[in-house]
Amino acid sequence: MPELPEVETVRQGLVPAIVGKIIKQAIIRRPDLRWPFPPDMQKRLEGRRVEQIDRRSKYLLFRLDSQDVWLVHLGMSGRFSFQGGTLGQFAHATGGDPKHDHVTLLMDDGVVLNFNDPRRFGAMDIIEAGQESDHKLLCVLGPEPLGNGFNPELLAQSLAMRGSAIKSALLDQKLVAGLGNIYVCEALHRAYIAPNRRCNEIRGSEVLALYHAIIEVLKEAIAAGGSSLRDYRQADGRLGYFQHGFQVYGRSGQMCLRQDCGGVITKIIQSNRSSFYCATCQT
DNA sequence: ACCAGCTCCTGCTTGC
DNA sequence: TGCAAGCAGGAGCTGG
Repeated sequence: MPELPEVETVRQGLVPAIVGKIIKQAIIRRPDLRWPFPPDMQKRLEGRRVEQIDRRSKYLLFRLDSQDVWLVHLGMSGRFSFQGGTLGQFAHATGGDPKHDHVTLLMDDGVVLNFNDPRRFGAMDIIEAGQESDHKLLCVLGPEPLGNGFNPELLAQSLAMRGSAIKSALLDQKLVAGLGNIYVCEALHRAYIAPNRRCNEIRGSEVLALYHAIIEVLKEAIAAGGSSLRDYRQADGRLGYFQHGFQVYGRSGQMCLRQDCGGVITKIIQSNRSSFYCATCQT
């Protein structure tokens, strides 16, 4: 479900509720999500203080006592919520779906952190601190789009080597990490680039526009608390509202919102995923 | 090596 | 109303 802005919003919501606290008990109700949990996950969570929560692409990294890192991916439908402690006003946050509450952490101050994931495309692992960059899921990731490693020259270089459609390329986490279907569609619209354009046929000026579009759309979405489609919520239960800012995603048949464009948003299927774009202003 | 398509799982929406 | 098909925001794997 969630893309970079949603994961970042969840991270920001978890920090005040969880960081600095000790995991008193870890309740793990099934052996796996997408993959089996490490057999010692419970042991390596319990008794640990959460020193920091970082994000890499769509992964959350809970740093535990400088020893281990609890790696969590929300997949399509994964969701964190918490209640109790000093943040009792968010008592509605657990969502009332105990059937898919797969992992629950009881913190030493009474806060209950719950991980719910109906589709079970989520993932969890425990990594020894310092070994993150060698982890099989993290080592393949491209640059962080809002970090220093992402720049127009690198993007141009990566695109020049590819013959695939730009839409598919931007979904490839090796090229740039953290984009998903929604924000790729939105970024391409902002950059006036059609999703079926071949990467190596995109001109330098367009690559620059795309670079800025990616950064802008992600920053705006984070500022809006992510996009709430279906059941996505922030960790404290609030809804994000960037979905109201979509220019193309989910708008097939409707008018392009770009001033003086007059086009209609169309939906095509690329690599089995929906792409939304305006064939009038995106070329 | 690259790339499009398939796949995992469940729940919600759509159409007959 | 009931039921089946279709669809979903991720991403590793397979086979062309």
